Amino acid sequence: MKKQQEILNFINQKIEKEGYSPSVREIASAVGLKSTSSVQHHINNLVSKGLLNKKPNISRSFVKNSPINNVKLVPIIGSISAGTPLMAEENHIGTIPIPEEKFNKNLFALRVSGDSMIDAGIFNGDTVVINKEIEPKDGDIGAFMVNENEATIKFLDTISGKKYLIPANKNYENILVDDFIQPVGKVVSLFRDI
Amino acid sequence: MKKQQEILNFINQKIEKEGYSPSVREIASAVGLKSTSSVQHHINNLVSKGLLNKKPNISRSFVKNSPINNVKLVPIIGSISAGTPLMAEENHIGTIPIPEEKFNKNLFALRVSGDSMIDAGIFNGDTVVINKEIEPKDGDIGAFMVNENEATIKFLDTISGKKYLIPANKNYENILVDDFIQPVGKVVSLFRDI
DNA sequence: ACTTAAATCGAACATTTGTTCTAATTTGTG
DNA sequence: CACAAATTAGAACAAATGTTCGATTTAAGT
Repeated sequence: MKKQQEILNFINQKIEKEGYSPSVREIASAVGLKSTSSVQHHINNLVSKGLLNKKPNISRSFVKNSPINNVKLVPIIGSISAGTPLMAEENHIGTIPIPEEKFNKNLFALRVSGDSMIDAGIFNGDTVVINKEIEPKDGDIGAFMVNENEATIKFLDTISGKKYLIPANKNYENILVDDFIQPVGKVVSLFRDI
Repeated sequence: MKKQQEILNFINQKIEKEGYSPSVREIASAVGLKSTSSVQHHINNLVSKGLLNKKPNISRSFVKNSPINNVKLVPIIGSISAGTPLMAEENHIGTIPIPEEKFNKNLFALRVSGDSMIDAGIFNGDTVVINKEIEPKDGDIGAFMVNENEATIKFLDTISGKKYLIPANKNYENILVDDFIQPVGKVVSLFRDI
């Protein structure tokens, strides 16, 4: 039982350090077993226990089974420049990591400019993560294209039956949502360097 | 040249999706080459250009060479309970990812409770990252132990020659820094789920 | 001590795999 | 078109590798 743990540790460590799986013989010599079939025996047990993943007859196909390690990178969009679509390469100014459990393919991040959402704790220079799959509802903070080239972060709400983009700053006016304003997605996270 | 990019993409994609490298033959059939030596030729070029890493004579030993992929996990400290030291296991309530370039071993994260820093855009429930190596200076936001069991986030500043912990909320009073108040570190990042 | 099960070993086998070499083919260039 | 360079193919080889089988050793329980 201790050998199995030892083997599992070595595999994970090898993948972590070298970037690829060990072979059965490398495992054998690492954990002090003289026969590859001994290793095979433990591997079979680990796989049937669900502690290890591997493809049969494929070399070095162990897959790390770490509980908390998977992180996805979300692109940060800087400014939306004239003509280029929102997700164009030119606009990518960086990436931020997101835990995999929160990840979904329709996330991207936007660098905030301006102080129109300061009362909501969203400051100039902050980075907000936007889920394109979720259309902002009343009360949500969302990202909206206010014209072809400019995105903005605002509260969305209905006042007297009309939809408004509502800043969180007394110095700014509400914006009536017309056909030229398109929702991009809902703001789901915020990052700030202090 | 386009084939090389295609090969690189397939390798990265395979590692990303399956968790292990493809073989030369798998690459060949994936990118539409009928000979393994053609693949080998491109691999040699990619390696000599530094775009790809692999160990010679070791199967499936390609290493993803993504420019931005290294992420470190920082522990989130929930509450500091009586008696247990700050970094004790019991207090760890999660982890957040930090890009490696910002990482250093003296980082940890603290879940914010209370609204004393609301005017600084730090809200109840936010997670702040603290660098234990940096002692907060005047004007900085820092984490401080106000007694043996309780940590707080405040501005630090000097008023009439005396050090104060200064909340960012008119409803709270400044706290005179005495011998019982110890700085933990400087707040360097902020995370919020919205 | 005896029995049974588990772990290990040793060897062998069939594939898989990386690598090399030469020839054929395509591409680019003047 | 003609020529050189780059790309691809084809075949072959040696090494690496996963797997299997039976025998041996070790550990565990009665």
